[in-house]
Amino acid sequence: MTNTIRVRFAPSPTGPLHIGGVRTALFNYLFAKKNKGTFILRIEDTDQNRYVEGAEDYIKEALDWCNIPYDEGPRKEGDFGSYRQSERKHLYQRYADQLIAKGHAYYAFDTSEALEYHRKDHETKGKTFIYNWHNREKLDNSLSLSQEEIEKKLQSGAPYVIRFKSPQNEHLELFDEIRGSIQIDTNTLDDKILFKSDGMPTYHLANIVDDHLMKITHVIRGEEWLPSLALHVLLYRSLEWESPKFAHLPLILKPIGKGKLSKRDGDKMGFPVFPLQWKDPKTHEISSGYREDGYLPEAVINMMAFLGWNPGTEQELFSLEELVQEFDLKRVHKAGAKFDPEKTKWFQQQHLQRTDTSILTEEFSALLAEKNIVTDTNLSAIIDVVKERAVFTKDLWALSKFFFIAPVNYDTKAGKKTWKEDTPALLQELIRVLDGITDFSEEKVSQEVKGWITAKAIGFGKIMMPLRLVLVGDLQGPDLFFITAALGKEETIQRIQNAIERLSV
RNA sequence: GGCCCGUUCGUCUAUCGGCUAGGACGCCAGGUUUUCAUCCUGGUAAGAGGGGUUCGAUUCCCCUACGGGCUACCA
Repeated sequence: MTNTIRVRFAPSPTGPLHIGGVRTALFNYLFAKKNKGTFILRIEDTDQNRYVEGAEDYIKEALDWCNIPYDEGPRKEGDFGSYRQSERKHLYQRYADQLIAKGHAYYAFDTSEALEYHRKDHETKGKTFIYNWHNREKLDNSLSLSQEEIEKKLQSGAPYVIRFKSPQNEHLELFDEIRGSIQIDTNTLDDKILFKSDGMPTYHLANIVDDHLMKITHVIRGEEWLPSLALHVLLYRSLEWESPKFAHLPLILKPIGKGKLSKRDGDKMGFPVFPLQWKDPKTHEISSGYREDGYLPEAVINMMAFLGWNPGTEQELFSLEELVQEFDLKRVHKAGAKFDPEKTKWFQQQHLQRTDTSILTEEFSALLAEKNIVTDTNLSAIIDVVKERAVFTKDLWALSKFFFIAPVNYDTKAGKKTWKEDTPALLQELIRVLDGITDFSEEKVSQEVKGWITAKAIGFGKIMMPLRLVLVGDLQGPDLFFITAALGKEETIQRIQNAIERLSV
C-alpha cells in the first residue's frame, strides 16, 4: 500500500500532558489504528526557554499508561528520525532559505522593543498592530532595505528573524475534516515569524517541515490551531509540497465557569486534570493524576473518547479495541465540551465492574500481603460480593476489611439504632443457636437462624441488625450469612461475645 | 478591538427536512436488597432570538446575541 495513513501527536515538553493533550493523542491513535496506519510521537521542543525537565518522560509514561503506544518516536526510531525537533535543527534552515529565495519570506531586523513600541502605539490609537502588507514596507526588513544594507546587516551579525510574506488580496478556502470549508481573506493574516533569532525555527516552520518529511497524511490537533491553518496551508503551497489533511478537535472546557480546562481547575475542584501525578521540578508542587487516584486507564480512555466524539449508537462503554473499531473523524463534534468529573467517575465504576474478579483478587491479595494478613478464606468469593459496591480498586479494602479484622469500634449511630436493652440477652441466646449448628454453611446458618427468629416471633430486625453491627462494625456490607460462613463458627461467636461485653456497659 | 470556529435537557450527546426531539451522567421518586451499595422502574429537563427558503424546519441560508479559540522571536 502506498498511501498508508501516518499521523502524529506533537506535544511540546513544557510540563505534564493534560487531559486535552491526552485526548488529542488518543484520537490520533484511534484514527491511525482504525486505518491500519502509523502513530508517531514527535517532541516539539523548539522553545528552549520553556523546556521543563521530565516533561518528555512524563508524556511517554502517560501514553504508556493509557495503552496508546506510538509506533515511531523517541527511543523507537523509525525511518524518519530524529523525533525530537531540537535534534532536527539542521534540517530547517534550508527550507527557510528556499522560501526567501522564492520571495515567500524575508529577513526582519526589528527589535522586540521596536515591535513592542508599535503595538503600544497602535493600541493607544485604538488600532491593532499587525506585521503584514499594511506596514512591512515601512519596517526594518529586507523588503524595505536596499540590497546593500541587507548584506551589511547580515554580515555584521545583527540579529534577525525570518518572516513569512503572507500573500495579498487572496481568498482562501480551507478544509477541515471535522468542520468542512473555512473561508479566509489573506489580508487579515500577519507575517508570522518562521525562524527565530536564536537560530531555531518556530513551531510553524518546524511543524510543516517535519510533517512533510515524516510523510504525515493527517494532522489531528486541538482547535487552538485553527487560526494557524491558513499559514500552514500557505507554507505547504510556497514550498510546493502537498498538504496533509487537517482535523481540528473541539476543546475541553472547564466543568463550571468560562474557558478551557486548565491545570488549576483540577486542584481547585478536586479532580485530576492529568493522567499521571506530576511534581513540578521547580516549585515541587504536586498535581494529582488519574492513575494515582485509582482510575483504570480504560475508564479514562473511555471518558476522553466521549469528550467530543460518539459512536452514533447508544453504547457508551467501550474498550480500547472497540473504540478503534468504531472511531470515525466524521463523528467528532464541533463544539467544545465541558469536562464532567461525575461522569468520569461513572465510567470508572462501570469499568471496574467489568474487570474480571480474578484480576481484582490478585491485586487484593497483594494488598493483604502488604498488611501482613494471612487468611485461608476464599478471597475471590469475597471480592465477588464486595466488588459491586466499589468504584475504585482501593475501595475493596474498606468494603471487606471486617472479613479479616474483627471490628474494634462500632459505628455509634448504627449502635444507637440497633442496640436495645434486650439485645445482649437475645444475642446470648443466638450464640447458643449458632453453637448448635455443625454445618456452618451459608444456607444452613441462614435457615437455622431465621427459623429461630420466626419461632421466637420477635421480628428479624431485632436480631439481624445487631448481628450485622457486631460482625461488621456498621450497618453495611453483603449478605449476613455470607459473612458468617466466611468468618466461621468460632470467629462469629467470638465477635458476638466481644460486642456484648463492650456495648452492654 | 480584529480574525476564525461554534450554539439541542444543568452536563456529554443522537437526529443524514416530517419530532410525541432519543440515550447517558446528575438530581428526584418508587421497587429489590430484612443493612448499605449495586441493580431495576419511573420522573425531571433542551432545539439562543429574529428573519428567510420550503407543503413542512432542530436540521438549509442570513442577521443578532451568546460561548470558545487565536491575535508572542510560546507551542
